Amino acid sequence: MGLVGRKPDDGERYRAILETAARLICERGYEGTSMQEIASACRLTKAGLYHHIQNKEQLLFAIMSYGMDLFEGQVLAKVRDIEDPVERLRSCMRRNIELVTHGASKEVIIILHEHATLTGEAREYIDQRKKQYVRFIENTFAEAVKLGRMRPLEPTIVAFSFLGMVLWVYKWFKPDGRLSSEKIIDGMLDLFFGGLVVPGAATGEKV
Amino acid sequence: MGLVGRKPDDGERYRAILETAARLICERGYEGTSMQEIASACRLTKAGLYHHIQNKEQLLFAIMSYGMDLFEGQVLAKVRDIEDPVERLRSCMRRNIELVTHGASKEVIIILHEHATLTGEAREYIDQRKKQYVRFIENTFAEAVKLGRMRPLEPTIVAFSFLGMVLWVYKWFKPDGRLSSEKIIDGMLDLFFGGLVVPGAATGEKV
DNA sequence: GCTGTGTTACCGACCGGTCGGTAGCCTGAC
DNA sequence: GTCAGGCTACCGACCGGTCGGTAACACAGC
Repeated sequence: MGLVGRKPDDGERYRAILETAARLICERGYEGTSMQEIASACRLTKAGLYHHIQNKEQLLFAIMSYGMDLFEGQVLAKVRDIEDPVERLRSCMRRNIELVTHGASKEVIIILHEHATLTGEAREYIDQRKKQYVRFIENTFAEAVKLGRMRPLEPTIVAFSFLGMVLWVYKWFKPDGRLSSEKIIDGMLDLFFGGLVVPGAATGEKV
Repeated sequence: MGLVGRKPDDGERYRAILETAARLICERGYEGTSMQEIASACRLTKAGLYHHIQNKEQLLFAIMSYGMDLFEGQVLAKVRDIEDPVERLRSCMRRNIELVTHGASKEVIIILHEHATLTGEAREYIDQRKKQYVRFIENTFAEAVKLGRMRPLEPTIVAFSFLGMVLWVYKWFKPDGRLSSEKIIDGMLDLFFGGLVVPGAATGEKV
């Protein structure tokens, strides 16, 4: 393993397996994907695959952990230091939608879809990392409220509404569809931060 | 089979099987639930179960169709005739959240979660019924825009944002948690129809 | 009121195939 | 000569699904 033409071993081979497995599991679901299929897709036999991983559930856990790393790197880390809380939330929404639509990260989709598949400690670990993100949104929102920039609504409900809008996208988005990633970002930013109801029009009032 | 103590046969037995199967599939996922488990839960052998159904996928299809009936009966039918479009959307949101939180209908949760499990014609049929609901929301929103009650945003994005907020709830709601169904309904209505950002505060403006 | 016929609901046994996972051997690079 | 990385061969359990058979009951004919 020299300086230049180093082997694709170590972590690289392992990560390639994770990515291949993630692609399959994202397409067919965790229970719907067999180890045989994953091994074949990795150009390995099943026993060969088991040389690199412990078992199926640990493989899913590794994929999800990698997905959380990816997510935190591409969303959380990039927006965490934005000073203005409203702008922080806007940037957060933009990057989050990008991550879900640009099909680069199957791992993140798996985290979203297989929300109740893991068990025991692995489940608790992933759930806790998710919860940190929810807290981050809640806190940023609270900050904006304190500055008088947003109405004092229930923080958790605001956070989950934000996330629902943004993450539900994985269920209906089509890369070649009429609505591009950019249009969705612009539309949702406008809706969430610009409001829906016309300011002047009170309920039932005629125009 | 007298007038009173009639047999629980006919459609009743079949619907009981659907409900039992729905409960299991909702808990463990479609691929994660075996026909043996479903049969046992129905107090049947596997062969006995297959007397009532054709195969596993058709069982899922029947559950989803029943779920769509249930949904259309408890949401669409109840709000369709409300004259005011804004009030129609508000009532729609309320009833939709109720349906997802009041754990009565596992079938609806299955429709939400197993969005890519069915194949072929069955998939197309369910997808079309879903699409009708999206169109209903789009149209109601467009009606509100025409009346000058709402801002003219992209209708599809508004519809999917609405649905995302509301339906994502199935992934995080806990019946015994801090946030009751009522609180979620009130909070989301306030957020979606009341707006998030304080009307007076322009971007970056100090208070 | 008994009997023959048909039907419904269900069972035990079993099908070929696949599941996740493992034991043990080989091979090439350090 | 060790050892990671891979293979062949195989395990027991379980998968979705089907087979022939049967208990229970409805109903018509006589």
